Amino acid sequence: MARRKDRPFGPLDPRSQQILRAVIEEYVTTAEPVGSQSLVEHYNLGVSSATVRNVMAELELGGYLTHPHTSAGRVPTDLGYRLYVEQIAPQMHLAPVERLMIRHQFGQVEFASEQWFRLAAATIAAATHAAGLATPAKSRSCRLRHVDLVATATQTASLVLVLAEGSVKQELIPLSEPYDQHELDDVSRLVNAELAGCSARQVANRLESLALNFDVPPLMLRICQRIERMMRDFDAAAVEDVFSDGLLNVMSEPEFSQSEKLRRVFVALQNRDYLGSLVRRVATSTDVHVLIGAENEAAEMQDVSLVLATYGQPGRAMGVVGVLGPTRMAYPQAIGTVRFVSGLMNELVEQLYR
Amino acid sequence: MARRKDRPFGPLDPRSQQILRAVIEEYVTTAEPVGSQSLVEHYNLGVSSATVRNVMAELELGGYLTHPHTSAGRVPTDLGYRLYVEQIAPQMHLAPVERLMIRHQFGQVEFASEQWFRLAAATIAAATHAAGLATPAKSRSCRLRHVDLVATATQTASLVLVLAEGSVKQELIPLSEPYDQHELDDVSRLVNAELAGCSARQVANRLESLALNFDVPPLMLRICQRIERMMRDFDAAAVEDVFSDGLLNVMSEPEFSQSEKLRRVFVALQNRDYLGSLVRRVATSTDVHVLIGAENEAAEMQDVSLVLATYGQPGRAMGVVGVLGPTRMAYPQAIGTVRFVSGLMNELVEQLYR
DNA sequence: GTTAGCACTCCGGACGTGAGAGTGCTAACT
DNA sequence: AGTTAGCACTCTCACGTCCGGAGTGCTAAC
Repeated sequence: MARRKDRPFGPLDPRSQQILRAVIEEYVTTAEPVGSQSLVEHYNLGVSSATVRNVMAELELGGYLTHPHTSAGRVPTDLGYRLYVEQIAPQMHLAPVERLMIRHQFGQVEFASEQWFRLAAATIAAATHAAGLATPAKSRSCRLRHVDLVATATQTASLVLVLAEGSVKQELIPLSEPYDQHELDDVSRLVNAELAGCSARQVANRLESLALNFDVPPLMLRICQRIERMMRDFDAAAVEDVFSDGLLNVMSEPEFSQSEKLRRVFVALQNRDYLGSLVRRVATSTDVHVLIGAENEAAEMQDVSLVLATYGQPGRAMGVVGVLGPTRMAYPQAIGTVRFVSGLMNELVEQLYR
Repeated sequence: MARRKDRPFGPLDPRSQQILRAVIEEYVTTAEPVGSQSLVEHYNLGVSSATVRNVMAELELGGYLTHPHTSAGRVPTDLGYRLYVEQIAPQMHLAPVERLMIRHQFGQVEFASEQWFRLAAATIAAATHAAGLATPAKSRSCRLRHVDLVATATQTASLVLVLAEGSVKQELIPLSEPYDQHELDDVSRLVNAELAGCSARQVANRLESLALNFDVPPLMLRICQRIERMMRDFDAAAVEDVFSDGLLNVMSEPEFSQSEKLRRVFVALQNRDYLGSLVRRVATSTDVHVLIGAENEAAEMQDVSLVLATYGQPGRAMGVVGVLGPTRMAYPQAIGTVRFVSGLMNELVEQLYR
C-alpha cells in the first residue's frame, strides 16, 4: 500500500509489470479470465497466490485489469494492453525460418506487383492467425505515364492508362463512328504527346486550351476528357483497394462466436472512407502503429485491435499493411510480423523506383 | 391413403402441392418449423388442421418434409425445395420498379467494365438479401490484342497486355540494362507486329521460330516469353476472379448464428478450383441453375443453396452470376433476380462485341 | 512486506417442473 | 371415401432451484 501511495501514478514496479504481463499472456492463450492460482502455477513468479491477488487488486485500481464479476479471474483492459505493448512486451523478432519463408513467398511473385498486396495480407494472416490487411501503394496524386487506345469492337475502344507507379486503369469508350486500329494509334500518339507526365490537374489545364483549339479532332478531345475524369477519380479515392485475408481466423475466436459484433467489423471494413481515415492516421507515424479496442474511433471497431504500418515513400506511393484481430491478441507476434512485412514491401517499392 | 396407394411415386395432387408450398413459404420467412395450426391460420387452405396434418404426414413419407422431433412442426427437405423450385413456385418476375433501378445502376458505370461484376454481385445481394456472386466474362482461350511496354524506373518496365475481351494484364519486367521509352516503343511495335491476334498457343509457336532467329533482339525475346507465360497462366485459370457481396447477409441468418458452418462455406468460396468446377457445371445449362443443399458435391456447401446462371457467348467470353444463401431461401425471388441480371450482363457483353 | 487461512460471492451446470406447441390416432360426421 | 373434432401423448423450452467450484478480499500471523 505504502508503495502505491508513494507514487500513485508513477510507472509500475517490476513485479507488477511481470504479473500484468503474465495475466495478459495467459489470457491471450486461454481466452478465460485469469485467476491468481493458475498464475502462480504456470509462471515462476516466486510469490504466493495471495500476493498475486494483492498486486492484481492494485493493477485493477490503476485501470489495467478488470473483473467480469466478483468471483471471477482478471481480464486485461485496453489500457493494460496498451502498457503491455509499449513497455512490457518482449521485443518480437520473427524467427529466421519464418523470415526466410516469407521472403521466399514474395520472391515467387516478384514481378506481378498486383499480387504483392494479396500476398502481404495472406502472409500476415498466416503468421498471426488473425486477419491480414494490405492496401496497394498509392500516391497522393497520380501522373500519367502512357495512354493506349485499342479497338475491341467496331464502335467500342478500350482506353488503357498506365500511371506512373506502374498501375493500370482501363475503361471502355463508345465511338460515334467506326475507327480502325491505325486511326486509334494516331490518336493515342497525339494524346501521349500532349499529356504524358501530367498530373490530373495538369491534364485539366491542357484540356482547357485544347477545347479552344478547333484543329483538335473531337475524338481526341473526348479521350482527353475521359482521361481527366479517370485520373481525378483515382486521386479522389483515399484508398484504392483493401485486400484482406484470414477474416475467418478472427471469426473462429471465441469472443466472436456470437457473430453480430464481427459482422459490424466486416461492414466497417467495406467502408472505404473509414479505411481512408485510418490510413491517413497511420501515415504520420513512422513505426508500427497499434490501435487497441476503444482507441478506434469507430464504434464498430471497439472490440478489435489493429496493428498497422505504412510502407513506401512519403512523397510518392504509400500503402498500409496490418493485422486485425481481437483485442485479446498476440501483440508481439503481430507487431513483429507487420514490421517485417512492411519492411519487405518497402524494399519492393524502392526496387521499383530505384 | 388410397390415393397414395394408387400412385405412390406419381406427381403430387394439387392440394399436397399447395400445402408443400405453404410450408416452404412460411418456413422461408419465419425460419421456424411450421405447424398445421399456423398454416391454416395464415393461408386459405379451406381445410382443417387435421387434414393438413394428414397431408403433411404423406409429404413426409414422400421425403419432402421432415420433423426435427416428434412434437415439432415440419421443415422442408432438399427434395421438398427441389420440387418447389421445379413445379410449384410461382413464376418470379422482378417488379418493373426493381428492374428499372438495376438497369439504372448499371447505366451509371456503363463503361467501367471491371465494375460490372462488383455491381452485379452487389445488386443481387441487395435484391435477394443473400450473398451475390459474379465472375468476369472469360473466354476459354484468350487472344492478344495489343502490347504496351512502359519504362517505370531506370531498369524496370511495365508490360501491359490488352486481351481481346478488353481485359488488361500487367506485370513488371526487370531490364538487364537501361532503356529509354523510345527504345521500348520500338520493341513493343515489333512485338505487336509479331503477336497481335495470337492465342497463347500461337504465341508459343511464334516463340519457337523467334528463338532460332539471331536477328531478334534479346529483350524482345524475353518480352515474348513473358507474354507467353502470362497468357498461358490466364488460360489455365478456370475462374479468373469471383466477386462476392453481401456474405454478411447470410451471416445474419439464424441458421448460421453458430458461425462454424458458414466459416466452412467461406473457405470453400476462396477455393478457385471449386468455383471453377461449379462454373463448368453450370456452363452446360442454358437457364438458371439451382443447387440445393446436399446437391452440392462439396461437403462444406451442403447447408447452403446456390442459384447460378451464365452469361456471355458460349464460344467466346463467358461468366457466371448467382446467389448464395441458406437452403431456406426465397427461391422465386432469387431465380428472378439472377435471370434478370444475367440477361443484363448478356446485353452488355453483346454490346461490347457487336 | 508476505503468506496462510477463511468466509463470502457469484457463475454455471444439473435437475425438476409446467406450459405450450404440435403430433398421431380414433371415432364421428358428411 | 374423405374430412374433421377431440384427445392423449410427446417433446422442447423457459424458469426456478440448488449446489459445487473457482476466485476473491480480508485478517491475522509470520
